Amino acid sequence: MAKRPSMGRQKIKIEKIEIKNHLQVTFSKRRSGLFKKASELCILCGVEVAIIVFSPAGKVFSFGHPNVDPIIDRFLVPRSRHHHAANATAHLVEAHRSAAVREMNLQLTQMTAETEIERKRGEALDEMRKERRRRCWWEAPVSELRLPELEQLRDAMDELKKNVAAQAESIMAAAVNTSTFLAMNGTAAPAAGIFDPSEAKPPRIMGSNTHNHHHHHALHDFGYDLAFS
Amino acid sequence: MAKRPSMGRQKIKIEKIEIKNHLQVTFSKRRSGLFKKASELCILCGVEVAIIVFSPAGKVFSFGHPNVDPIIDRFLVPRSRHHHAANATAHLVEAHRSAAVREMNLQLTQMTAETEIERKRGEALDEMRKERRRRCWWEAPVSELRLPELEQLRDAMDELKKNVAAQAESIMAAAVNTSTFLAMNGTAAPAAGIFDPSEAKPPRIMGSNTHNHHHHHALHDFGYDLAFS
DNA sequence: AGCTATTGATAATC
DNA sequence: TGATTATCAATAGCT
Repeated sequence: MAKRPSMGRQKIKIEKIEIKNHLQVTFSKRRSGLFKKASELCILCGVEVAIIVFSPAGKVFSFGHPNVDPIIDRFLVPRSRHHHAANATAHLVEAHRSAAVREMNLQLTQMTAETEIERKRGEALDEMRKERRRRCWWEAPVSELRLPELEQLRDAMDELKKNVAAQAESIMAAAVNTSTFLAMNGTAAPAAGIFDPSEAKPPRIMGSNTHNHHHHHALHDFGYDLAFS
Repeated sequence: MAKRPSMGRQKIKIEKIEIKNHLQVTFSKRRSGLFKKASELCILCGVEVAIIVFSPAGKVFSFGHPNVDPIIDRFLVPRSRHHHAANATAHLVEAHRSAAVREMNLQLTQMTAETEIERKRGEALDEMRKERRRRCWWEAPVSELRLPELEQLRDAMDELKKNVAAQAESIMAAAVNTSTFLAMNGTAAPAAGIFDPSEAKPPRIMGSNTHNHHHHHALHDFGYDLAFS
């Protein structure tokens, strides 16, 4: 039964999903996941939580415990009718407060963006470190290498030797021809490259396919107030 | 020393946690988890999300993307305009608002610190890249190397060869002693024949790029020093 | 606040 | 959309 097992879940970068279809699926799944987490938090810790999500399509999804409705409803019925009722003083106060809030928001927004950029750089750093460890095992002390790696290293060095020799020869030839190898720019050099360290793969160890089934407990459907698309 | 593996995560029932201390910890952990999930959802799907959490202690935690307030504000403003001060909900909303502002200040502060940290990591990244370029020139194709680099490479290979030879010898010795060598790799070439330890050169320190080439241009040296077999 | 053993969430796939 | 599976990610219980 050579069944082709799916790749299973793969690690993804946290960045905007561009494939529309994929995005829709992910949005749906993760939204449920988020609401479920929220509901668990509510129950476990006895807290009140409200979540509002604006989908890219403009739909609104909300979650609330014990109930969002009183609040969300107000929210969803914005200035359709009563907004002229505000008196002048309250409006002024409100405006003033809003101004301060907006300013803070601006700062927050800028800083969020900045942090995001920096975070990505940080991730790149980590990734590079990891990648480096993966690729460059042969940089480790030779005494830590095992036989397969040593064989690989031996072959690599063999290859390297040939390349270096060829290169030396080439330089010599150029030097002889021009009487000054300093003018040499490698144009006549053999194209043979050094061995590519990225081909150096440490033994791949696959995890066992142990897997245990688990069943889901009762649904936590209270408090859900979902728009539908 | 027998390590005591912890019980690890255990399945829990989703029901009110009664142990106060435990509850506090769980609340804290799951709240961050929830916010993280929300943040990922925002980024992945490009949606806007706002979350408000009222802790049992009456504290308010909030999350928002791009930031809480445009959403929360819209959420809160309509109420306060209508002078429903006597209304319990309005009172709650008002509390939310001031809490939201405080929370924003908190976020701003935290984010400032965070940004600083991330920026430093970014600098480390740049530094590493620079350092990498400096150290890892030898990853480039041999044909692109210049003479000083080739000399450095020659010395490095020399050192490497010595190390590998020693290592091979060590492994061979161990294999002979334990008679398990054949189980390792039946097709392996006899390592000792290739890396004969007797060919080991006097110690040279790898990476000492203070190597001056002005007085030693002997290109043909490559051929000698890199001869392995 | 850290650390693991587990459970839980979910990306890829059908 | 819903089900399945292989992985990845979150976190419960301890220290």
